[in-house]
Amino acid sequence: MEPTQSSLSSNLHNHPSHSFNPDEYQREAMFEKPLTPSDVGKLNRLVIPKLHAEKHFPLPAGDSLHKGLLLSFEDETGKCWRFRYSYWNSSQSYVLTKGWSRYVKEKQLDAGDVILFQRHRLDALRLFIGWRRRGAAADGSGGRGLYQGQWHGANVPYQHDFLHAGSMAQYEAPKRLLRLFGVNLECQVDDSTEPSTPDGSSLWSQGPPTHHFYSQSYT
Amino acid sequence: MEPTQSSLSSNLHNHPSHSFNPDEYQREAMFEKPLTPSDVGKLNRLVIPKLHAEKHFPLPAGDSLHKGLLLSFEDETGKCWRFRYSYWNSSQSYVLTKGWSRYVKEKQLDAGDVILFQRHRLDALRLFIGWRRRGAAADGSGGRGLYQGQWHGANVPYQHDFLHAGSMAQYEAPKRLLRLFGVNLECQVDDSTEPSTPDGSSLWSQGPPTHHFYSQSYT
DNA sequence: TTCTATACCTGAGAT
DNA sequence: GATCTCAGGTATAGA
Repeated sequence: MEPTQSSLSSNLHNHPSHSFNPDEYQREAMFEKPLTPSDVGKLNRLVIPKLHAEKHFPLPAGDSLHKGLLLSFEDETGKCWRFRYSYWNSSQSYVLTKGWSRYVKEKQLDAGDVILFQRHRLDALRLFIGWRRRGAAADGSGGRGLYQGQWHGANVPYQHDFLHAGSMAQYEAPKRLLRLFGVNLECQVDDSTEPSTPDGSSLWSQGPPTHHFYSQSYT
Repeated sequence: MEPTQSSLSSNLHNHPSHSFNPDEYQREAMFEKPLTPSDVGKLNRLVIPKLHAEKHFPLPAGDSLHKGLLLSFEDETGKCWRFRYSYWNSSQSYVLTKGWSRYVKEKQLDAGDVILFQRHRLDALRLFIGWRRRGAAADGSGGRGLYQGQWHGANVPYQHDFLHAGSMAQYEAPKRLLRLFGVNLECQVDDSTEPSTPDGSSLWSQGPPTHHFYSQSYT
């Protein structure tokens, strides 16, 4: 349940990101949200605005709706963050719960800071999470050379794509995935492909083989 | 989940209650409580003193203890108020939670005002809720002619009994109810009886048919 | 025991 | 005005 980090991505951590160009890295923004005090406080949850949630993270019908899903996101260092994603009937809202508080703590996020969610253009099950300080430029074009002026995780070091041989987020078998996050995925998803590092070790899988990043059953 | 009100009971609202005689109307008081600032404040809950709670609203053993119950009470206008009733382990106290704040707001209750709970003598699953302003006479015998000197909901207009064809509070099937609120109920409870208005419409049911007022499963 | 997670709930504001 | 959203809560179990 702890975030994973490979030795390679540890090295990447030392490379600050300066030039933001999502197209260059084959990503597209899904949405961003300025964090509320509640999002970074003791409630340990992030409310995802309904319109964004239903567009980008549609929950399967049935009991998965009650139990929620696990979503995994890569951050600016290559670290994988797994969050429980679910719907709260009582408040009719979509939330990230388990795991979220650890992310807030590590990034030292405060109210007003902005969180960004992206996905890979060609591999829609690869999700990315990034953040910037409140008041920082959103497009990264400012070139002020300030830490606060940039996204973290909205761009990644160039080596990063080598980390992934396949999809890092997928439904569990035996269901056949057709559409996810508003994208048709027939030609992108290959259930037999196992994500791995160049050295042959599995970078992302920590649990049993059936435990994928977009797991339909949450336990 | 909103309080329900029939057109008939709306009419009854225009009849101020002047003469209090619980025997005449086949009711008996269970208990009353002067409201604390917390009872009418932002905590949105009413603490029911333990002795009264365990005598009059005993919680069934098992998971109902954790999930709580729905209790329904008729007020002085015939309106039905549903409250969630449960036990808080943390404070070892019995509370009415969901729905309570709406009642406080509608009656404009303040700290020091007194709340009264009654039940029907012959139909112990019919519960009533009433209130009076702080310092007002409790027995209604003062005859001061003052609004503040009287109970509201401790007596009801004489037409009121026509509203009820059956019990308005009961356990869900398939359980057989034997004892509730300290009263033996074999001869009073009929699971097949659905509360209804004289016009034949269901006055109390808003949800699916299985949704009774004293529902053992809270969802 | 403290912290986290889950699943409730409500009021205020927007639509 | 009624409905919907969601920020900010609570209760409670489990790690």
